Amino acid sequence: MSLADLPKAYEPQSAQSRWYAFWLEKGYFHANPASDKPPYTIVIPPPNVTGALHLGHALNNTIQDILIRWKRMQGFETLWMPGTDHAGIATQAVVETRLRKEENKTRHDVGREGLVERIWAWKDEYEQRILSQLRLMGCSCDWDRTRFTLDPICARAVRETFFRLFQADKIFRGKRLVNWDTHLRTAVADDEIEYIEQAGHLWSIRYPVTGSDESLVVATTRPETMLGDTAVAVHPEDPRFKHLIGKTLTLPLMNRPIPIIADGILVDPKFGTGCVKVTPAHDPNDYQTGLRHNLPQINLLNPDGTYNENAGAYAGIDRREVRKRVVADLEEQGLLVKVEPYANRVGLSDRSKTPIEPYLSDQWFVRMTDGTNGEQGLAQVAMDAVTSGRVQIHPERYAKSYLDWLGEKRDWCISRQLWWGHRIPIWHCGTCSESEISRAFAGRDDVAWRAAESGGWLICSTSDLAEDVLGAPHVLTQDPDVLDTWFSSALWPHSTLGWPEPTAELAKFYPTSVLSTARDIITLWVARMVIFGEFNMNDVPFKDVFIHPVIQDGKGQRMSKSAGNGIDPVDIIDLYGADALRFTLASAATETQDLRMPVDKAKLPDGREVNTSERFEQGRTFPNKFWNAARFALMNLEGYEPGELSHGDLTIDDRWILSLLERTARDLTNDLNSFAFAEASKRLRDFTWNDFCDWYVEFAKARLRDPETRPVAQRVLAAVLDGLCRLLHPVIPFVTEQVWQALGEIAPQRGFPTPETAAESVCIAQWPSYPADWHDAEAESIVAQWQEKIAAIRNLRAERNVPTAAKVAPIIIVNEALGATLREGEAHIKSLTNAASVTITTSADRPAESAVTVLGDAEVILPLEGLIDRKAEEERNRKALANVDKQLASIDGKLNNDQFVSRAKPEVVEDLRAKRAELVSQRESVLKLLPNQ
RNA sequence: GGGCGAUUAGCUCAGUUGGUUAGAGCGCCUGCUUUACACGCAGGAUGUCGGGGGUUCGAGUCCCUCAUCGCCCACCA
Repeated sequence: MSLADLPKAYEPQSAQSRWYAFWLEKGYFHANPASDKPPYTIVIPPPNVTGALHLGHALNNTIQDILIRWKRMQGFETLWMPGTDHAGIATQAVVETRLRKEENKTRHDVGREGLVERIWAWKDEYEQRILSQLRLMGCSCDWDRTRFTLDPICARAVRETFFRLFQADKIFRGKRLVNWDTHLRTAVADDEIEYIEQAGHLWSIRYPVTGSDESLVVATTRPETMLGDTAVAVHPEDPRFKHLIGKTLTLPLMNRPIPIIADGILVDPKFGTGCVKVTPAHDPNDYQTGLRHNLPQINLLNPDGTYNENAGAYAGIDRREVRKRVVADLEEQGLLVKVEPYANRVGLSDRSKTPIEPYLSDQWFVRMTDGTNGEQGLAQVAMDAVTSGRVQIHPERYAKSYLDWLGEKRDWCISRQLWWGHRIPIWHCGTCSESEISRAFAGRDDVAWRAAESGGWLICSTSDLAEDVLGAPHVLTQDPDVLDTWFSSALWPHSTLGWPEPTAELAKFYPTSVLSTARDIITLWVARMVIFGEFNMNDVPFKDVFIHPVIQDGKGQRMSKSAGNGIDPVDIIDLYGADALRFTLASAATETQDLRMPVDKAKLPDGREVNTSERFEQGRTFPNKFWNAARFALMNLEGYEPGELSHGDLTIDDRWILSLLERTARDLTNDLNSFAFAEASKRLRDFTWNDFCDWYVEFAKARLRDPETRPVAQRVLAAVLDGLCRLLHPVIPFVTEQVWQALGEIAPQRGFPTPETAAESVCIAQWPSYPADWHDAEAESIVAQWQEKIAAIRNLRAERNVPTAAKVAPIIIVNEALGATLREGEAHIKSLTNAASVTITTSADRPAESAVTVLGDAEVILPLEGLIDRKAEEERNRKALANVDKQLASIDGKLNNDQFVSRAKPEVVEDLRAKRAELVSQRESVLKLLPNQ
């Protein structure tokens, strides 16, 4: 590329496609398990194939790519494992919804195989879309290893894990009150329920005490469930009912005797009537109460939401209709005491928006509790991983939610009544005997069995079993349920590496290094990965967990497609470029738990109106600034000759920028080590923009024009630009590669003090760690002096409205030592203030018409004949005096306070005294500027 | 109800172990086609650090309390 062709503004789109293709072609993202380099691994949190990636994904993947690119440059053998999640219920639900909308069919119309086929087609489409979005963002994943939680490699791991859990007696089948979606006919997880306030009623119903005139009144929001009542509970200490405990009631409508029980946990005597109906099969609290009192559980519900034969006369009727009839019948019998309006919260299924019914059904569980013989349960092992520090969660506060949740040690319900997912590898045989089974599977270690509570045998296998494998007349039927999506996700860190095969990948890359994710799945996912990692691999799945903030809109609302406040990362890439997206997101990734992005509208080139945020502007301007600084450098590197440099060849400003470069590299490395992405971004911006562009480039201009000084200036410039490319690359990979390549053409050998041939891509360039002796306190303090004086002169020019083009002749009055320092930068002071001359002296007569600024250690005088407004000048000086006096008053207040002087740290007092002395001399100088003082 | 977090400039956010006059970006104001960049340069204004109380020589920072907002968990017969 010729330098003349470099566009003035950075053009992200062409750089993105060009360099991403280049990286892929070179295979930089490919992880080699045979490498000698130390491993660094990240597994991507597999996005759900339900849809395209949103801004939260963009944030998370930016973070991961920064880490991976940084570690790759540090010389690690990096593996970023990409992939997607089948997301059982969510994916099946979107496909079912589409089926209904487009073909007016339910899943039962197309059948299990038909539906699964359609979901695969959907998955293929969205997986491609997701993966291409990641590539657009610049993610350096090892694409050859792309996995899907339902692919054969993951399936193998799922089967093996289930089998091992089954053998270890960690899997059991049990009754469980689940959240039943009568529309989708499946159980849904607690977190898949959305609660809404609904205006409902509270019905009070009278239950007569058998063989007595007395009765109890219960209040309920769900009267229809009374058909399944198996007790009424009162508080054990409630004087109103104490005498009735142990007596029997006649359940209205069903005419069934039910006991009056005492239960202090369920009943709050101050609430309602103080009597609670107990329906163990249809209410979570009642279920627990039922277990405590050994009550029967009467299930009233069919899977489709109609009532079953246990509801007597109400069998076959939909639950909503049952409610109406039960209320009407009770009223007719005079047992309905009252009906009050009552605002209650109704749980709706996220997917179908129909009310959730608590429903007693058979489910599969993973046992989390400790074993009866004292061996540690799965939950405890996972807790220990964090409390021992083998897994570190950042920010640390999130460890609490992890530990609190696991501390409950609740068994994990892993079965889902869905068709999309890993089928539970259990076959049931109701007719055979154990001897027949052991004969059929003799010598096989991939089959295990156990008696089913309901009769027959449960056979678990890592491979599919044919239904006739036991021979006639026995028939094996596979459990119809599939596993909870999190079961396969929980295996992700080792299943993707090929477990249970003893692969080279597993040996090299497990445990992984960092997991970056959102806090809402710390329990659902992170905890379960630790559980399964420990169970299968006997080791933690990752060493560090980074919890990134949640992105909200400007009003603090979560972004969502339905709310219309979502920002599509691809739109941002179209508008500003991938580097802009990444830089903004990295700058926003602070330690807070939420981050806000006020949403605005913008027009794409194709005319579409999309959501954006002004915060992406800074992401756009920064790479562009860097691009232009690089253009400046490249234009001035013509004729570059590599060469050895020694400290003595350098000017003060060279030493200064190298000192700052060394510090920036060191601090940046610390930022990244501690996941401080916002600080890292700010540090990069400050160094690039404020130090390099605003000062160093300006300092270097004159020397680059002078043939005498040009070679050394070029070598330093090339070395600093080289360093900038490397340091910026993890955050803004595209523009840095573009610059790296251009720099490579003109200055392939570069560096200080000894030039080296640069790598063919900044992707694989070495991460800088400069020698500590680059640190140069002297140069830093000298340049700070220059900057202070230049700023003072510029300020005087601007304040006094000196025309931009007018040359000035400032006078700086300082002591001899400082004067020598300033004279070394005289040329810079001149050029950066547009001065014809600069006078640096220990004393001078102040011209009558001049503007003056009194600094701590100097007086800066700008002679301005004919331009001075004496009155305004006097006013400014009085203001300056007032300012000094205010500070002096504050300091004197402290120094005159004996308590302060005696108790404060001596160095604080010392500093204050020094400051006071400076202020006093400053005050004198200012006083001289005022008339007749 | 339990837990976590937030509240600092118009907006989005920094502010290390308490210590000189609290910072940045955006926005705003003034000037500028200064040979890398107007996605820019130079200069500037803007804060009862949510309220109240306490500890301390000294509090944006530590403690208590109240308020508002957000999130997680549990629960509402």
